[in-house]
Amino acid sequence: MLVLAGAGTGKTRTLTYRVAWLVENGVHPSNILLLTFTNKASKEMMRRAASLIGADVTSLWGGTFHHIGNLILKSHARLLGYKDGFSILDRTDTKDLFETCRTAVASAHKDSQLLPKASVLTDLHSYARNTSKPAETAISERFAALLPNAQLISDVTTLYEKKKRELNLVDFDDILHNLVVLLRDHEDIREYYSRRFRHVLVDEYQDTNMLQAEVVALLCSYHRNITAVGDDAQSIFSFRGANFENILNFQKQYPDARIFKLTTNYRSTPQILHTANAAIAANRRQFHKELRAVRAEGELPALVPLEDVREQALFVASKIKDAVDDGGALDDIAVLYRSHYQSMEIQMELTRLGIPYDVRSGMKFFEQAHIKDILAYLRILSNPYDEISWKRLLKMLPGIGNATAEKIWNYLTQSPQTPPLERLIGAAAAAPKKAREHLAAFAACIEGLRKISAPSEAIDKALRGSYEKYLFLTFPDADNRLRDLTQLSEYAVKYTSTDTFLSEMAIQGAEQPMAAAAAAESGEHVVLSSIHQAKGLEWKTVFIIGLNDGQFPSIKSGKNWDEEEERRLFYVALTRACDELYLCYTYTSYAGLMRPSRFIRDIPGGLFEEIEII
DNA sequence: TCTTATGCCCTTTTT
DNA sequence: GGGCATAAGA
Repeated sequence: MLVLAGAGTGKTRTLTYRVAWLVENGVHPSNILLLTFTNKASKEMMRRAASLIGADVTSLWGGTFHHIGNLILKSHARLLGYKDGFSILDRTDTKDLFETCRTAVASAHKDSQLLPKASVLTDLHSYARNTSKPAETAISERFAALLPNAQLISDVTTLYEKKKRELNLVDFDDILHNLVVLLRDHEDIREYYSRRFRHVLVDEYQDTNMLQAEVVALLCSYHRNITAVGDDAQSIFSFRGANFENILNFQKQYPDARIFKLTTNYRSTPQILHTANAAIAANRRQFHKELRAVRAEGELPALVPLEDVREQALFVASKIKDAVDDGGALDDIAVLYRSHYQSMEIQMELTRLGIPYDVRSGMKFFEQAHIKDILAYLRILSNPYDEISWKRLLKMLPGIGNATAEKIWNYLTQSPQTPPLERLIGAAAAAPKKAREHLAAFAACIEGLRKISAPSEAIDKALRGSYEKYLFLTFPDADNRLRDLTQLSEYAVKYTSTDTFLSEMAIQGAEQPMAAAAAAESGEHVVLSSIHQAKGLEWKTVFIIGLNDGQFPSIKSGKNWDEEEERRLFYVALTRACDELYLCYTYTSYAGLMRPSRFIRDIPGGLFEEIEII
């Protein structure tokens, strides 16, 4: 069945009730599969469902597509041609590997300045794979100006695919892609899993891409019991290949599906809902649905013009302080924005006022340099052909940069008989004099690490054996980073296998650091979040900042961007608020005078109240 | 001349 | 944090 539901109508709740209903009617929890998009949403839904059926969370099968995919693939790695299993590349690793391939292709071509940057190549390749479109189509849809370089770009991606295979690495897209291949081409395996999952439940169906829709179809091919919920007006992940046509085509794919529409909003005051309805009305490509409010009347949303980002931060922080002084709870407040960097000033101001906050955007815990550095030690031990981690480690040594790291890597992999770890001792030959001593010390440390199998111990040893010194020489805030690493080591204690530890770190990398997560659960705090990450959540009071043309909607020249998707994003932001909503924009920025966002200008006056700040 | 180190700019969204 | 230009080093 398909549940088409607007914002705040209880989509996720519907899924958890469905789980409870199924269990009540005799379906065993382990035969139900819950698929979600984010780790956070998955945790929350599993927790709720488990408490409804009075069972332990572990009795349910659920998680993100990538998490479930990885679990299934791990048992069939050989079938897919990965000899000793595989390591997972996270976002930053993927980009690094692309950078390596880009340099290789660039040095072989004279006109290589035509090659786009690694981040663009990564984006492009991922888009092509997630939409199952040929590279040329992907280029013309996303970066039309690059079409003349299609050949060069394809050289890089070919090399990238080849390297991944050789090095036993998979990226996020491979997890989905390999899962489709596994289930499509191996009838026995498909039958096993699709028989096992008698009911498949999917949250946020509007954000599935081609691969994910196919995974769902394959997983429920035996029983054909699928429950999907979604809202086309909240489709905000097209850059990742999400295609809300999937939800429109649901009926075609599952002709016997029943469709339910939920249009009663239980979350927001009528005032907030009217504003949201008006904001999305300008979109042409949508199922028209006007949400009805059932809550009592509230305040009009406030429109707040401010001089600059500094004043904006002062306003938001002081409003939050007032709310707390009046006995309000910090947990009920969120500040939402289009891009990470917009949160900086707010963070500084909140820190100044001593208001605890939790930032849910930007650099993730596991993407920070020191975490990746220390994990690189573990990674070369678990996969000695992990070129990226080798180079990362080597470049930390004084006197070794890109060029020397490349030379040493070549030396390490020169001999097919001797594995890289064995050859490290003799690698000094490939290094300049200045670096030899450091390289020898590093080799000794790695040699010591090889005897250890527990990830926690390995982290401690790498830290003491060599990384700690580097940490204090490199980072002004080494103390904080060292604390992170100690925590990482403590966290790793519950893993006995480095392999499992690493793959879980890569997939759940988007999750909070353990320390912050613990703090977040214990203490009250304001949430600062990108709108993308705020999806599915709600707060009593919401501030949306940086509502200026150019920032929101964000305009990136040269790319084929979609104003309707930006407007859906605005809609998602507005509908996060239950009681109070503040829309902030500034007159100026470092770039000069700014205009208020066209999204605000599109909303008829009278739906909000303009506040004067003196 | 090839490499490494460093200072200064800017910053879309994510599994 | 990342990319890029430029200074310093070998």
